Amino acid sequence: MARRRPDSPAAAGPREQPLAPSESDLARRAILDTVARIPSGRVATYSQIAWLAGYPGRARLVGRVLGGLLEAGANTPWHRVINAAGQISLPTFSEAHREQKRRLRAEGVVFANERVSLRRYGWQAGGGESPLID
DNA sequence: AAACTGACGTGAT
DNA sequence: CATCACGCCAGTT
Repeated sequence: MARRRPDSPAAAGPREQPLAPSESDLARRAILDTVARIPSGRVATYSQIAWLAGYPGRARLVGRVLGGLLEAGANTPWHRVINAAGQISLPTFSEAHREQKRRLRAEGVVFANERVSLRRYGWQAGGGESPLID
């Protein structure tokens, strides 16, 4: 399905600029790319992702970007991102919240009193390379 | 344009 | 553990 001609001569329009990706697009890409690297069965915090993606101190930005995934369903493991307290940040009684918990549990992540131990399941924490400390 | 609103985090009380 | 105050900042009102 060729939905667009990469090089339609002058028929397309006056200015055919490369359309430089906006800063927000670059950020979104970097963030999603980083989230995609979180191993199954592990979790990462918003601030951690922000930092690794090159936007230290921008935890909220990560949340904003991930929020866009809910509707536009993507294959990004957004459920592996939680807050610094080890809790799911989505509204407690929301469908999305339950979905996130469901997915994490399916990967073996254990919840204790609505919280996840970052020590044990945190990405690149607890023991470096060790799969899981148990 | 100003105010409000968050899938946040951290430090102080 | 619960609140509050900030710092941060993009999208909505």
